[in-house]
Amino acid sequence: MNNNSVFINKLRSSGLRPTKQRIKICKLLFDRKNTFHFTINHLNNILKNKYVEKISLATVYNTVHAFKKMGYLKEISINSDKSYYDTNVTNHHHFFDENKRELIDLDDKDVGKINIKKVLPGKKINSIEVLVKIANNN
Amino acid sequence: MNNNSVFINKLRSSGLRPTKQRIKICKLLFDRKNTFHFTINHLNNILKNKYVEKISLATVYNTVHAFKKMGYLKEISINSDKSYYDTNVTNHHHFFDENKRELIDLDDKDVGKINIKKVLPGKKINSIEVLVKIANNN
DNA sequence: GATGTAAATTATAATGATTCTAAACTAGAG
DNA sequence: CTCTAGTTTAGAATCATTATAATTTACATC
Ligand SMILES: [Mn+2]
Ligand SMILES: [Mn+2]
Ligand SMILES: [Zn+2]
Ligand SMILES: [Zn+2]
Repeated sequence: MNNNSVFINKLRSSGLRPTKQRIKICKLLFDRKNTFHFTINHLNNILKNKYVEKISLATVYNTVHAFKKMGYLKEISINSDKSYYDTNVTNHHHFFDENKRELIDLDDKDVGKINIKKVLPGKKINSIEVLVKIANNN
Repeated sequence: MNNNSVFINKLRSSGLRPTKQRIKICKLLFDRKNTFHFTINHLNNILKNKYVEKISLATVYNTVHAFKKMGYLKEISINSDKSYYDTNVTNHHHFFDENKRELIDLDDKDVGKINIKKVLPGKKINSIEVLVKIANNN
């Protein structure tokens, strides 16, 4: 159970002022055991339910972008409808449940090492990610 | 070099009327040797340059959706800005060049077999795709 | 603790991709 | 040729996201 000072330090150390909005969002995103995958809309709804004082949607966007820029969040592209964000900022793989429309992390050991044999001159590999789309049986 | 009757048959056989708009788009998309990756905007621009008679943007969307539904096109999700479409409708992997912002097909042999070890009860795997983000060196 | 200033928040407008609507047009069956 | 369902179309609507510009806040300096 993190307390606010952890988040205040985290924000300060990366040049972000610890405002009450950012701290609330930090608590919501990072004060948990498991990876959290969410959309802006999802996050915004949770914030509306959890706190009386509203955080403007623009601030939710701004904050998520700031956290992404600082490497606290990672953006995942599943479809072009909306962006998904991930509190697991490492390079990793996903199941995407097409019925629940939600992401599930895959461990590297669930996928195995991927070795790309093709090389393009002048280009370097930035990331290798596997997306496994799953759906209900039958 | 396909002639129109190939496309007319293709459309007919899947219950789509061969209109002049659909035939033009077929020629543009499928009368080529290599896989074509495109966005709606990209396709629309090519059509505007290639033909004097304009095809309305709504028709371009309608047609691409119809082709996707019929399995002539595949949608690829790279980011949430816009959708990419692919004339290679098989399950396959991609490079995404972050500088040119374009997709490049990877052969299965460039990636190797991917064996997902994790199983979720009640769920089946629909597709497994690898996205390798690349960018200019240095 | 008061003051000044840059950073942040906010409501609202703008943007841009996509989808919807409803009227006009057309393919093709009969 | 006629009729009708399918298609195209311009334009409006929608929705996620970004921009704007005024207000508020954090916090360094006094
Ligand atoms: Mn989609
Ligand atoms: Mn993006
Ligand atoms: Zn994840
Ligand atoms: Zn492809």
